[in-house]
Amino acid sequence: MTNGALTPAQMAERTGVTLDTLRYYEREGLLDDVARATNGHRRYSEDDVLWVEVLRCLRDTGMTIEQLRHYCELGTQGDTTKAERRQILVDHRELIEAQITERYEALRLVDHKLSYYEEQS
Amino acid sequence: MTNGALTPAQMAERTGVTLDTLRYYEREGLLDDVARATNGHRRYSEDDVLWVEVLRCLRDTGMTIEQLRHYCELGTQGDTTKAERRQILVDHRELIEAQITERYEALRLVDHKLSYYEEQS
DNA sequence: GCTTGACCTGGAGTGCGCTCCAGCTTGTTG
DNA sequence: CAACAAGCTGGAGCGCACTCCAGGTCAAGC
Repeated sequence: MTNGALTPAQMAERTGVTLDTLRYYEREGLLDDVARATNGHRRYSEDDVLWVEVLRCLRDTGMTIEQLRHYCELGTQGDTTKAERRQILVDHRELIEAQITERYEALRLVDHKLSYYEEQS
Repeated sequence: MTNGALTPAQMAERTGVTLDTLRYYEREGLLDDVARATNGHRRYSEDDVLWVEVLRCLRDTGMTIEQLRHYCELGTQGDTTKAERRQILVDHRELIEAQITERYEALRLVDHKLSYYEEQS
């Protein structure tokens, strides 16, 4: 804990992701080169925190682990993959927009059903 | 097919839900009293179409099968359950709004990352 | 020096929401 | 009447994203 490095427990606390899930993400290649203390325990950096927050954001909006792994792999392959990584984000952006639209429609439907409950209470 | 009743295949086509999923919903108590032809085959009504669309809308916005089953059960128990059914919708409405907020934040994050890709292309 | 607690690894297990399958009946078609 | 399509049932299987577990290491505290 010399600098800003976090223990696994602190990392879980900071990101809201469980220890098991952090290890799972690492196994799946979503979280590369996590530093280790001399005893072999993980030490997460502030960059790791930011990256896990990105992962969670993309996951929570429907990107699969498989897609995230692909995106991470591209990242390790240097600048030649930039166009593809950018395209992944552009595509995912469209997905999120579609989800927003879908949810506004859902609100309308729920409100419609609610109006039925209100009218006779 | 005397009136507006739909065969299973037509129902699947209309709602975009597969035959297996329609039967699954029925088994789970999400779709009660589906009519039958004399040969035992299901015949879906226009009301069934509307109801499946409601189910899909709630499912797609994160309501679980378990919660949907509970909501359906309440519906079969008459007017005394109205307040609870209404509350379920109110709660789910809040969930949808939270999802919309979450997705706007995701858009901001994706746009931020995209700006990084744009700036040097 | 023993216990405790945090963490390690590899691998198995879980819950959800479907999805598929075997074996059957029924109605239509050439 | 044979062959085929559509649907039936009960139950098994699947993919995903975790989640849990056994058995071990290591450092610190009493």
